[in-house]
Amino acid sequence: MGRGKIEIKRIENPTNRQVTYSKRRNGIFKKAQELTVLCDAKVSLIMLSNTGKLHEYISPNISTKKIYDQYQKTLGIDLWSTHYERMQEHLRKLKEVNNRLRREIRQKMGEELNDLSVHELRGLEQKMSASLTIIRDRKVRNLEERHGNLLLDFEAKCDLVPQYELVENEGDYDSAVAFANGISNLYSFRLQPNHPNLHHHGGGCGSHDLRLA
Amino acid sequence: MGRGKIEIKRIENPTNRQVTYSKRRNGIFKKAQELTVLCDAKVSLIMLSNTGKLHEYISPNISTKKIYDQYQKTLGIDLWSTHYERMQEHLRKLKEVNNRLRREIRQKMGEELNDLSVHELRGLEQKMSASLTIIRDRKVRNLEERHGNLLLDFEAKCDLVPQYELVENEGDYDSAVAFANGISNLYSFRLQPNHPNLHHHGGGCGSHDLRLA
DNA sequence: AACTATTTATAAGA
DNA sequence: TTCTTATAAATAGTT
Repeated sequence: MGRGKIEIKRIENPTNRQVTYSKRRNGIFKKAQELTVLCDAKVSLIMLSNTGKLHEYISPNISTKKIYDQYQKTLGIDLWSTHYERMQEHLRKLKEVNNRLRREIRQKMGEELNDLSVHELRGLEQKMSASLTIIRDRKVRNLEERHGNLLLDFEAKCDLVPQYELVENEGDYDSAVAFANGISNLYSFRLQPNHPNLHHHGGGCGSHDLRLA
Repeated sequence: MGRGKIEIKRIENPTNRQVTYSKRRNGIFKKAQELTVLCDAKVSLIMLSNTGKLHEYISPNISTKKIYDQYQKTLGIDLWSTHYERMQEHLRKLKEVNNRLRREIRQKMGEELNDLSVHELRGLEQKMSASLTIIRDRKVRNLEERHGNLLLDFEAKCDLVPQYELVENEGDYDSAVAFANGISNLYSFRLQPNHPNLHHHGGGCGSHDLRLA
């Protein structure tokens, strides 16, 4: 349809090609729009020129995504399945791992022990016992350290004006080293400044709660 | 282009509409194919008739997915971002939960205690101690039950021909109730048939390993 | 981008 | 549906 008939093969002249592309593209757009109106159809038309430019026609009242959703549904395929399924699988595995971890924790907390064999119970008990020892040791060490720091603090800042005294019941004052013996739970004493509010009026010795156990 | 000019508006007669749809659809397909060849372009054309039928044209050497990938890239959008990002977020949260659970377990196993305060350590210790008690109780109960069952087994099957005797060291035979005292670790004895291989030749009393602790 | 001769698409009818 | 054909529409080559 033109001054002369043309063969349907690639137009080698780039200018000609570009001009023809432009003319025919508009022709197809018009046809697509007419089809949409005349026949109440939905059309998605995407064109990429060989120069990389993109042109699109999409019928009114529908989106490209909707057309594609319908496309995938009708053809029973999922163009993104590879990517999507990999994510799904990853999610599933993580949930599974999470459930295992939660169960492990519950067992460590003494719940859900019904389906453990005596052998497994024995293993769990031993591990828990060992852990408890470590945790107790650590607690003692932390207390020891904290107590030691506090002593240094007091010695440094209150050297000239000793203001502390022992308070409360029968607890003997003792060096921090004593805590290393792991009998921290037996102690219950506080080391405190003479005046409870001392730190409010500029004293160098803050109030530290040293209660143990 | 036909016997008469037509107005571009919805064709109300369904048959006419269907016929026109079919004719024009082929026309657009032909145009799309010609554009592809003449101008070296890539075309994706999807049409949904109002009766729900789907027809597609896609240029050779390209896929619908590729066209769409290009489409999204060119337009700088991601048609699936909402869905995708929701999955990403879900994954991220699961990983986070996972890490928290792992950390909790490590702490229960006495690792990674560095950043716990004395207060937290004390809480952990108490929980662990309580759990350990529960686990020990459970172990004892299980052993008790197992032992009880075994006794019933023996009593029922070997009533007329008592074949068992105590073996090994100083362990006193005692009723299963003794285990309830929680001193299971002190026991170490076996209750066993007279002949080690008895169960191989049809005896009613199988060999059961009753070692404790 | 416009023009126009010509080809192509298609509306209506069979 | 498909074919036919008169006619509308698209467009190749030109300006």
